[in-house]
Amino acid sequence: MIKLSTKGRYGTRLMVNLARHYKNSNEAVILKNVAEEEGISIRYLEQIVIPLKINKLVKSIRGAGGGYTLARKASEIKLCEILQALEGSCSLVECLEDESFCEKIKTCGTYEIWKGATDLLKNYFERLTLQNVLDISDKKIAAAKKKGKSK
Amino acid sequence: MIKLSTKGRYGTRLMVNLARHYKNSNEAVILKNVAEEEGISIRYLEQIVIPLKINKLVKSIRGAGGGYTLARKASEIKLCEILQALEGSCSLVECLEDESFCEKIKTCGTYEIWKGATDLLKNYFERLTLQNVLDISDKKIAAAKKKGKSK
DNA sequence: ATAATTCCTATAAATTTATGTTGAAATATT
DNA sequence: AATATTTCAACATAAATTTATAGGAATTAT
Ligand code: FES
Ligand code: FES
Repeated sequence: MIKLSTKGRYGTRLMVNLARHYKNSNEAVILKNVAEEEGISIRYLEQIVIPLKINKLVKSIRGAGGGYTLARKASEIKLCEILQALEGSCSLVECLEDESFCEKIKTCGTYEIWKGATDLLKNYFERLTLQNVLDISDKKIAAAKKKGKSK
Repeated sequence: MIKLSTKGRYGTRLMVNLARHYKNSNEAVILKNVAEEEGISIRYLEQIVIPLKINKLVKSIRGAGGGYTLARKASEIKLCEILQALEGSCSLVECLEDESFCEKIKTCGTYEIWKGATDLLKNYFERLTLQNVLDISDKKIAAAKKKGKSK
């Protein structure tokens, strides 16, 4: 129906991975590890992390022993912020952000429809934090392990 | 944040346009007119209308005097159907439709997040019909005309 | 026959997705 | 202090997909 870009998908998983290894903002995770753990090309991750850094969601530490780390605690990072950083605009269609984008905006019936859907999404992602995602992930990992043992 | 493709945007406007001119499924509208009214390239519209036809949302009448028309009344066409026809899949990420798409699905925390968002959207577009969109559009056109007169 | 229209196929342009190459900065080691 | 190593940073390029344009064949009404 409506597709989340790979930037959005990979970038969010990158953030969850950083969150999983986060202790304090001085202990960094190297991108190579993230790439291996998540099965994503490291070269591509390097590009994806840039907007996250620009938007102050991650911190980079250069040189040996360096890497990336969350800029704040996972519970203080909203999913909405991550997606906005990665996808730029925060709406289903351009005209919601830039009214001059569509010429027929004054009479276009779909405008209100896309706006309604965008508001639903914004509200949803506004309520979720990176910590929420990490919790879901941890629970799934635990369940997978348990199942593996009992077999 | 999450982008609706031009296929989805243009295709929905095409459907609204057909709905506006719909009287019965024998009186067809030619694509050239839709293209002019909506400000979309006719060549591109020709491609966009194909999936709508395949999914039995519009009927085509070939030859001179032909054109396109809704296959049913606007009130009987759900927005969800239109988007599904145009965008193919009906979910924010592939893995919701095809579990083999993501390898880490068993432990991925974002899966549930994207599923939640997809369900919100599906539900929203399931409740809306093409007639709803047409009504909004008609209301906006009337308001625009009134404003124009009173000036 | 002619004109109007959809239908089909090809191709071009733009954007997104992904990989490769080199360089710069910080750190660890000697 | 010098050197080597590790890591991010920047730029370039390739592949795939989406977006858009073009030409002409098939079909139908007049
Ligand atoms: S005004 Fe932008 S899609 Fe209608
Ligand atoms: S994004 Fe598909 S399983 Fe995580």
